[in-house]
Amino acid sequence: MSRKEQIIKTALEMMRKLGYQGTSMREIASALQIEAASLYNHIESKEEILKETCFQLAAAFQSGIREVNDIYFNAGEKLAMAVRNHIAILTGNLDASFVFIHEWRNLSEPHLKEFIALRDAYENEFRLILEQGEEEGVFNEVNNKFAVLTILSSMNWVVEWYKPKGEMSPQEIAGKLTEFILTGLRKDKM
Amino acid sequence: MSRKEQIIKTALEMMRKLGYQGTSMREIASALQIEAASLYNHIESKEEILKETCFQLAAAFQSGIREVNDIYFNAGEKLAMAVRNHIAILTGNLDASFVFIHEWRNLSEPHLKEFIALRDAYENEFRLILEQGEEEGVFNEVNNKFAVLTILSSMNWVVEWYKPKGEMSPQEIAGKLTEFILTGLRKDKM
DNA sequence: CCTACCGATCGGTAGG
DNA sequence: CCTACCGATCGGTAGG
Repeated sequence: MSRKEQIIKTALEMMRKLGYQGTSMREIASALQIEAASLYNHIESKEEILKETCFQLAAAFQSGIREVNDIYFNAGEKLAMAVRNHIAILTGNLDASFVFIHEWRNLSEPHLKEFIALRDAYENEFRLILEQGEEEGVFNEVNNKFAVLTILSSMNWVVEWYKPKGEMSPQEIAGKLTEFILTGLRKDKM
Repeated sequence: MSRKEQIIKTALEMMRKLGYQGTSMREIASALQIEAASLYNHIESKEEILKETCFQLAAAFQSGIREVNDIYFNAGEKLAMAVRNHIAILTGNLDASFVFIHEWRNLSEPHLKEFIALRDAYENEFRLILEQGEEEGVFNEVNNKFAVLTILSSMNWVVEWYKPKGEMSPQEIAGKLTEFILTGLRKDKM
């Protein structure tokens, strides 16, 4: 791991606990047992940490959903795989994901606008899956914008409680979520 | 509106945009056209703003769910009414709700622990509804802890995109959400 | 509600 | 990677 990667990893751990604004460069440096000034030999600025994190994750999510929309066939499969990819990225990069979800608002322009555009593009890829499901006659006609936001929120909330050593694996979480999204709580009348 | 209420209202508007830590007492004062020092004649500290906001909203959510669990009868009705109450509180106090959801982590002890206890109690009241639904045979047997978190996340996400003058009213949002929670996306086989 | 001020801390740079 | 330092800003208090 390069020094830069070490710095970012340490910073993300601290930002998860204390927030972006609540984490000082001095504290990050101290955790690495160097002086604050030394950080700047490896990174440009505090914001670079946030920027790299947000954009790297956004790229991962994009490539996850593109793969799904390119390869799989029916909407049910696509949805399951999209959820699975999303949860895999979140749980595989917990600190980064937490910061991504909670702190992106601290990006300055023009990065903020760019980031929002990426997020909107991701939502749009998800929406395509729902539309396909309607065309196939397997999904209800719903307000798709609303449904996508609801689905994304329930996936993203996983970073709040997921524990790598907890009782549910990422695959199990993805499976439960997909089931919930598809069938809801109501018991089928038989 | 008392001066204190004015200060809190202004502070919440700013904190929604800039975050709790990103909002300074001087900026709040400036928006009210007074000096920062003058704020302290009306409030004890910056944290008091966050504390009052978080605990007042927590109390509102509690009383909303208690009412539901005390009055209504079947689980389906309870769920619908609980969602409706939750969305009504969120949309009726948008700035406060946004700060409540995003900034509670900035509470210092012992308030933080207290707040988490209130949040857990709220989750628990929700879980009772799901359990009742299972007993009545109308809800599927699911992982209730998981289901409650998913439901809460989809409700809370509403503060991210809700616009008072948008196309959906709070009641419509609550209705759509309840429908989604109960039946999901999958079309019934007929 | 203000002036005047406190100690602490911030992100970051110069120069080695 | 460090020492030494910059200007700016922070939450908050004393005293009127």
